[in-house]
Amino acid sequence: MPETHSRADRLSATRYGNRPTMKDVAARAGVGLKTVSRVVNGEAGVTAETEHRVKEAIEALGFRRNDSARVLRKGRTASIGLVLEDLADPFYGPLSRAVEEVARANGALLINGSSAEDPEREQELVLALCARRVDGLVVIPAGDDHRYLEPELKAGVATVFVDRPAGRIDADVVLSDNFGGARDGVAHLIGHGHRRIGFIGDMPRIHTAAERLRGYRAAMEDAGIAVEDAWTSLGVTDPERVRRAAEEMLSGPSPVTAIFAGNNRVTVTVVRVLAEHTRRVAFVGFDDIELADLLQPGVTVVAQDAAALGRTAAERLFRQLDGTLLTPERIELPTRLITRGSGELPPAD
Amino acid sequence: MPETHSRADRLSATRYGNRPTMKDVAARAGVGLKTVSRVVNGEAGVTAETEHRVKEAIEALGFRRNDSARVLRKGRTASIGLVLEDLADPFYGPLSRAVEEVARANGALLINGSSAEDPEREQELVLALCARRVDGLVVIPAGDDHRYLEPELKAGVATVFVDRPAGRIDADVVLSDNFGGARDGVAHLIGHGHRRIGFIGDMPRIHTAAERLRGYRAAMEDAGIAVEDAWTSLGVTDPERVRRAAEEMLSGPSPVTAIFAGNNRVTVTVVRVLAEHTRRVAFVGFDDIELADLLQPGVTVVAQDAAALGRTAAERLFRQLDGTLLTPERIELPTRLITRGSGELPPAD
DNA sequence: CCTGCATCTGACAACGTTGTCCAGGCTCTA
DNA sequence: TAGAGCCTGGACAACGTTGTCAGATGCAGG
Repeated sequence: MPETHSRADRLSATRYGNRPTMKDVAARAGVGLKTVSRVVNGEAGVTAETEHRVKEAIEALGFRRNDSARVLRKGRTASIGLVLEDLADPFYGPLSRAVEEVARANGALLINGSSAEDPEREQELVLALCARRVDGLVVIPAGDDHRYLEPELKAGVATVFVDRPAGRIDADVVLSDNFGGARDGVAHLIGHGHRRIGFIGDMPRIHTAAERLRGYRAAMEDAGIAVEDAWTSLGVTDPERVRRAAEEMLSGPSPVTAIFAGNNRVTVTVVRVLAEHTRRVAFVGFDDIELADLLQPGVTVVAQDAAALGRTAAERLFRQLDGTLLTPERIELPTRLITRGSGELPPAD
Repeated sequence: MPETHSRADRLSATRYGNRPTMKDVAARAGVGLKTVSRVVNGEAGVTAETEHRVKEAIEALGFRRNDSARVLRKGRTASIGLVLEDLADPFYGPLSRAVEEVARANGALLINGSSAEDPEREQELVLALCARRVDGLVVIPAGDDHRYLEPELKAGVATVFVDRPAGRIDADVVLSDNFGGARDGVAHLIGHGHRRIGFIGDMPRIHTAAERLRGYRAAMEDAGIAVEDAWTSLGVTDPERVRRAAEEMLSGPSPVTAIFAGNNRVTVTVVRVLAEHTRRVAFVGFDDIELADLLQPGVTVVAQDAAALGRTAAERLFRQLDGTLLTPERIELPTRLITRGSGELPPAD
């Protein structure tokens, strides 16, 4: 009899069965359930002697409090959710880490997920986090309609959007000055004598991409330059297509003498393309990239502070939870132009 | 009376109070509690008509199932924990993302935390994750004693260590071939005529650092070269000290003609230092870095596949949870030498 | 010896969900 | 039409913890 289901038994027993509970600890220590709870939570009103016995029992059994039950009882989970586009993107690493540090300082854990730029997946993730009753959410949105969050907001889930604004709901937002940064970057090129300037960026349905494009157009207009259609390429980030887009701009009837790249992924590819050309083409990219200073020429960029975005957002989140922060705001962090050479090249026609 | 605690009331009511439960939904739909549960979980045995009524009520109230309660009842959380060193390190981004993808494919969420290379913080994080009853743990250990995990293992928490082995317990481990990779990299330099080769790496208490050092020594010994003390610098990763270490090796009584770097952070700084020198010093680094191919000369590296590490580890984790995997194993993934120029420079005395 | 007080302890309900089990109503067949 | 069998729905306990409250104990003072 025992050997027939020994395998299954062992498995299920091993996996779920024998996790000791406070009841077990109490039995072993010969005290009441609540006394164990008191010891575990460091509450007052337990004799040193009793406390010692309980602690021994805890140690002996390898007891760990079950936070699920605790959460159910107390209502707070001490965890926050972070939904971003892709953890593997070097831009999001520091942002995520900054959020984590603030969470840690507030005694919370971080649950995160990547939306892969898919609005449905974003919603799915956010709702899964809400089902787990995270206390708050930091969201880098992929979609542009967040009305599905209304019940959550009403129920008091703190929420801050980062990098891109929320769609169709009223919520805290922390952004970089994408418009101003791009405008300054392009103006910088214009200042060095360029008039035919190309722009390669992501789909304009992405807020940051749209803002940067707007910045590009504004700078051109300020300088009285009419932008030709062939100079802008939108919705393009994968290396192959960026490469093609860049080559076309450089070889068309009125070839560009400078290129502005809309994000770090585009930058990397464009830099690669330009390195293959003998003609010197000026370049400025949005987002800083590692080793940019060591390339020949150094890569001039409009840098945003990813860690500051994350930190600011997370701090606002916890201020919402404090009750210190009541009305949603939109915060815009400045960008910084870092000149390293590529953006200061003169036009070479 | 109402106005006296209006503020506090609003806050607490807003924050915890009014989250609808299945009971509320049941009341509104005029059905029993369990029927709502059935609808929410897509169980059979509910008329289309009843189901419709329940769904309407859910919609109207903005009900979301409380997973804490669910977990308490069912025993599984459908979430796994990932503890790594620093999310902001470009090496861990892809690893983390790979773990997340596997988790997603298995219907689980990912909770992660950074240990900042601090053993205590690692333990604190791991135990917090266990208290939340994650189903499994992927750990990139900072410490070298993991006996504190024994009760968890016994209780059936699936566990896989990545990048570095577990200390003093028997657990699954997924590693890169740090020893072989370093040995090959250094042998590559020797093959190009170098004999005085420097090594700059992290503290040898970190397993990967120790293994890479061992690989360096093995390659030197294989070639019959006696390593001078001044050629190795250990426990050094911050830019300032790496810089000093490199300068010293290059200017000592028997200056090195080549440098091997023990990880990506060291690589970045050494590349920077070498760029400032006119003398051509050969270089190979452990870990690939972005844009390495665009530098002059291109940076030769020993690359490990971070995503593969994460994927392999996570897959093993879920196989443990299946019950498919019963005995702990140690898996070693190969590294790849990528030649780009810097490692093929001849010695310049 | 009793009362009053302070200190410590434990019984019990509740959190929101799911599993078990049973009741009631229906259809189908003999 | 009675009985068997199926389908639908609901009552209830349980998961492991914490908050409430009342009981037990010890001690000092009358």
